[in-house]
Amino acid sequence: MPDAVKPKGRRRLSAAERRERILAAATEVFAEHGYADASMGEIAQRAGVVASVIYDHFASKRDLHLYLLEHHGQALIERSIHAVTPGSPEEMLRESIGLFFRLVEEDPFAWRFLFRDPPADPKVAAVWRRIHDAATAGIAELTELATPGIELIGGIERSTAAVMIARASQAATNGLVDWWFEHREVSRERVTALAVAILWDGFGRLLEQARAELSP
Amino acid sequence: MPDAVKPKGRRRLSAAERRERILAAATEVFAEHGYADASMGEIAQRAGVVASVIYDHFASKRDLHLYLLEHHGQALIERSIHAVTPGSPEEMLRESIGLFFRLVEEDPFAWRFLFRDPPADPKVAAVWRRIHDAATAGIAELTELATPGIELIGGIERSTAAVMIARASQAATNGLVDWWFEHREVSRERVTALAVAILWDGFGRLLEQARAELSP
DNA sequence: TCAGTTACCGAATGAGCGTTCGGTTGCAAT
DNA sequence: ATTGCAACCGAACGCTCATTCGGTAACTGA
Repeated sequence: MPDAVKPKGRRRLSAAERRERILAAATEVFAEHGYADASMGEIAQRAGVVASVIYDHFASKRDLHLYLLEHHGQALIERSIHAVTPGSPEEMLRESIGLFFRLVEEDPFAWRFLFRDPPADPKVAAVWRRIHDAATAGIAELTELATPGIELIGGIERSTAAVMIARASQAATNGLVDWWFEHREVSRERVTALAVAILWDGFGRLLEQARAELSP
Repeated sequence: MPDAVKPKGRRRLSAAERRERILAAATEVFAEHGYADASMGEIAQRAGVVASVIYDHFASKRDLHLYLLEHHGQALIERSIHAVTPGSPEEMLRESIGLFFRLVEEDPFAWRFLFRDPPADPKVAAVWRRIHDAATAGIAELTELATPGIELIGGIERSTAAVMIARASQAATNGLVDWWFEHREVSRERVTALAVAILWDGFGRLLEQARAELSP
């Protein structure tokens, strides 16, 4: 026994702080590998402990994931949808997209965690769906708020069209975020601006404007 | 031994036909559960056979998935991007979206299979990325084809903007497909039309048109 | 009818992982 | 210093699942 190997740099943490580290680590690992491929071992490792310690704080992998879904889901909805101040449709769109990109830049793992494919586990999938439906409903509400008195949008009944538009904008924005994370050399402002341009102006006006800038 | 239990309705299939059934079953199961949660047992069951039979046709789960990625990926790119006939930007957008929705309706499992999160396995992920990059590049090419002589789109260099627009359209369309599969009571034509409207006109014009239809 | 091929099966193997449990030791209060 | 609490560890269990392998019987051609 060549000397006790105690000089482990690791000291003990309070339960609360360890819990926070586990949550942060779990967000990362779930975000990177998805629910099924995320292992408690890797989560524990990134949190600086052994796997069994996680069970001092959460009942199961599922419970851990469920907590994070609620936590990050609420935060996202509050801060990028409910936080939008009523105004003209264009202003609301711009503000909401702006808030969203800021959030995503601040906590990329939370974003990736939330917008992965729904986990196979039925209970987790149910909560996942509830969160996503709430987000879609929030955006749809903004859309309806921006279209007073109107009954048909693109030939489709207003509330239905609002949900479809919400889904499409959400997806388009997430697609751009995805691209952005592979091209961080582009500033958030530029990506945000293009996202708003695509959604508000569409390709039609985008092309018109681009052509207009050709002839001095 | 109470009589031989031979009256199994199942007869033997040729290797080729069994292989096809395995491919179809695998597409379904991968589409529904994702790579990690898909089990060879369930694939085999849906193909009418036990798991070990799959290994008479494919070397591994990974190989099976890789084959399907190439197969469905190629088909999708050929039939919804390369098949677009050159024309005005709006015409090309309309045709491409139309082709895509038709494909998706024809083989929903192939669509879901392709557009799931990238599997964790590095080799599978690499092929996944290659396929998706090819699709994005194809759409970006169409976009560039539609913007001759233009150097800046929305303040961003043309080729970069083309890729971003490609990603955004892809994502938005897939988001709508997702919604459509939960609301099949809406006809393909209507969803397609709204998809084109959102992408081409943007919310701005969509609102203008909706408002215009209010006052007779 | 007989023999060879091969589609198909079932049991066994081994690895990975979530989860449990009993013990150990850092830490704080006395 | 001493004691009690609880943060932490490590071994072990059980389960799922991909993959292997040897055998069985359905089909085919002679």
